[in-house]
Amino acid sequence: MSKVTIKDVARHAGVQPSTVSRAINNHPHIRATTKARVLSSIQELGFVPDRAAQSFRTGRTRSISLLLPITGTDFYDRLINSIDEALEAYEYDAGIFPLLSERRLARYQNPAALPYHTDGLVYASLNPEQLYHDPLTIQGLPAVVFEVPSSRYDHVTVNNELGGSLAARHLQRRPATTFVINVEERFNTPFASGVFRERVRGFRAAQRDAGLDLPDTHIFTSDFTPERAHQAARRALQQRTGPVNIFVTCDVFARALLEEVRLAGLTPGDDVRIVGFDDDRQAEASGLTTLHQPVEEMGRTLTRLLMERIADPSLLERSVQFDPVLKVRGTA
Amino acid sequence: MSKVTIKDVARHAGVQPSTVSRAINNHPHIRATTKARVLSSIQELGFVPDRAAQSFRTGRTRSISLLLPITGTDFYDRLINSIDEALEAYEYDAGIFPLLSERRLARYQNPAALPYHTDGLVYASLNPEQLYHDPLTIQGLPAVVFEVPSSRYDHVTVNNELGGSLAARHLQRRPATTFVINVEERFNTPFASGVFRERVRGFRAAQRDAGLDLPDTHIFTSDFTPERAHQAARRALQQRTGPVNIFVTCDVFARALLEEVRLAGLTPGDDVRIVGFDDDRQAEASGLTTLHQPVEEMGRTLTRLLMERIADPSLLERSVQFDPVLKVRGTA
DNA sequence: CTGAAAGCGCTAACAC
DNA sequence: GTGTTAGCGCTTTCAG
Repeated sequence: MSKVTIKDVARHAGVQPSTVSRAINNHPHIRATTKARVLSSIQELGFVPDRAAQSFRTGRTRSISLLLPITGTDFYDRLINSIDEALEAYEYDAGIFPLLSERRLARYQNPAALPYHTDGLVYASLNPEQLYHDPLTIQGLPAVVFEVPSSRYDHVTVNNELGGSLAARHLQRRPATTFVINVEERFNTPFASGVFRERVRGFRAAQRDAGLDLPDTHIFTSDFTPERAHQAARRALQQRTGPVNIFVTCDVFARALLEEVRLAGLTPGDDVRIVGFDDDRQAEASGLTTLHQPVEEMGRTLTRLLMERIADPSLLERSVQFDPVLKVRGTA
Repeated sequence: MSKVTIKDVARHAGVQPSTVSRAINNHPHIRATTKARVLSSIQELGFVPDRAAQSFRTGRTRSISLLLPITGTDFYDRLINSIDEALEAYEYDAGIFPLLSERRLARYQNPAALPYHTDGLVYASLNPEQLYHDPLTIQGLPAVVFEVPSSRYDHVTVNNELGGSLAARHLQRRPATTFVINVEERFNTPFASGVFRERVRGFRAAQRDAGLDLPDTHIFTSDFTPERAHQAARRALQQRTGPVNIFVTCDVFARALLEEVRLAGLTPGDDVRIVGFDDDRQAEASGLTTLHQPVEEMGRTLTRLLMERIADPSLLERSVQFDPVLKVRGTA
C-alpha cells in the first residue's frame, strides 16, 4: 500500500515536494543537510516513490526489455548476467521476456504489451523484422539486435562463418570422414536467427577451399531438444566406417554427441573428433574443443549501444561484430 | 514515438477524450456507432494508449511478476505457460524474474525494483520470508507462493511427503539395497524451498514403516548442475553390490542417473530400478517411473488465487495442496 | 449516451 | 538552494 506520497514526506520534513524530488533523484542543487532531513523522513514514513507516476511524468521507465527465444541455457544466462551488470551503471533494470510459447509470441505482437512498456528493447537471437506481422508495430522504441544482422537496428553479431571455417581448418589437420550436426532453424521456433546456417556455411566453404567435399548426407540437422540431439548423434555415428571428424554447431549438442560416443565405447578425440560452438560453462569440464563466443563482451556492448540510443534516438545505425576464437581441448 | 494522445483521437473523431477512453476500455455506456468511429480514428492515427499514464491513473498495471530461481527447466516452463494461459482471461501479462545471479537477488531486495511495479507477485519455489532482509519491504503487494508453505501468503503446494512415500512403497515391491539421490538446498541458491527435503522425509518414513532402514550414507546430495548430477549418480552406482533401488528427487537428475546406468552397461528397471519426481516432458520418452505433479493445474490455481486477492486484498489467507501421482513406466 | 472537469504523483521550468 | 506552479495522459466522477 504505497499510500505515502511525496507530499507527506515534504510536510514531514518541512520542505516542498520539489525538494523531496530533488533528494530522491540525486539532484545537485540541494543542501546536504536538507537532503539528509528529507531522506530520514522518507525512511521514517516508509515512502517508496510511485514508479507509475515517475514513468508517467518523465516518459521513461528506467528499464529495458530483453526478448529471447528461450531461457535456461548457459549462453543466455551469461548474456543476461552481462547485460544486468552493464545496466547497473545506468541505474536501469532489465525485464526478461522469453518467447516460450505461441501464446506469448502472439501476445507480444500487440504494441501495447508489457515488454514494450520500457525505454528500449534487446532482441536476442530474434529477427524483429520477421517477428511482427506488421513491421511498424513497435516502431520508435530504441532497439538493439543480438546475433542477427539488421538493416534497421543497431546490432551486435559474431562472425559465425569465420567460426565454421576455423572449425573446419582445425579438423582438417587430421583428415577423416567429416560430418556436421546442426540445429534446425525455423521461423516461430526459438532459433530463426540464421547463426547455425552461417556456421555450417563457413565450415563448408573452408572444406571446399581445402579441396574437400561435404555432401548434404553428411549434415544431420535436428530440433533443439535433448532427445533430438541424441538421435542426430546416433545417426551420425551409425554412418561412421572409421575415424570421423564432427563439427557440432552448438555445445549442448556436442555434449549429447560426446555421451553417445562414450556409450558406443568409442574414444572422443581419437575415434571421433569433435568441435563444438559456444564455449559454454560446461565446455571446459567436458574437455570440448569449441569456438569461444565473447558473450559477456557482446552483452556489455549491446547494452552500451542501447543506452546511447535511448539517450539520443537520432544516432545513425551501428553494428559491431566479434570474432570467435578456437579453444582446443581434448575432443579434437 | 507515441505522440498521438487520446486528445488527438477525440478531436479526429469529433468526441471528447472521455468517450475515447470509454471506447478503448470496453465501457458499456457507449453507442456502437460512436465506438466504431472512435476505433477507426484510433486505427487511422495509430494511437497506442500510454501504459504509464494508464497505470498512473488507475493505480494498476495489468501485470504480475513471477519470481523464480531459474528458468529453462521443463517444470518452470510448464508453470509459466499455465500462468500465461490463465492470465489471458483477466487481460493480464506476466513478467518473469529469474533470480539468476547474486546481483539480481540484491537488486530485488529494493522495494522500488522493477518486479514490484506490478499488481501482484508469484514466488515460485522461493520463500518470501527468507528472500528479504527486511521482511516488510514488499509488504502490501498481493502475493501467492508456489511450492512453499507460508503463514502469511496464499500458497499452492504439492504433498511432497506423500510423493516420497509412494516412491518408497513402489520400490519396496522388489526389495533391494536402496539409495536416494537428492538435490542440495541452500539459502541463496535456486532451491531453498524445502521440497526436496520433504520428498526424502516421506521416502524415509515409508521405509521405516516397512521396517527398512535408510542410512545417511545411502543418500547422495548434490548441487543442481548437470555435472554434479552425473557425479552423484556414479557415486551411487559404485556403492552397488547387486540390484539396487534408487529414488531420485527430480527427473532431471533421474535422467542423469539413467545415462550413467547405461554407460555402466547396466539395465534400468532390472539391475537398477529408478523412481524420479516431476514427470517432466521428457520423462515419458525416457521410460521413467516418476511422481507426476499437476503443474498446470497448480499454475491455474495460483493465478486464480492471486487475481482474487488483487481484486480483494482483505481476503483471508488461503492454501491449496495437490497430491502427486505415481506414473509407472519402465525404470521401476 | 456523451460532455465537462478534476486530479492521480511526480518532475522541471522558472522565480526568488 | 528552495519554493511555486503547471502539467504529463488518462480515467472517472458528475451533469445533462
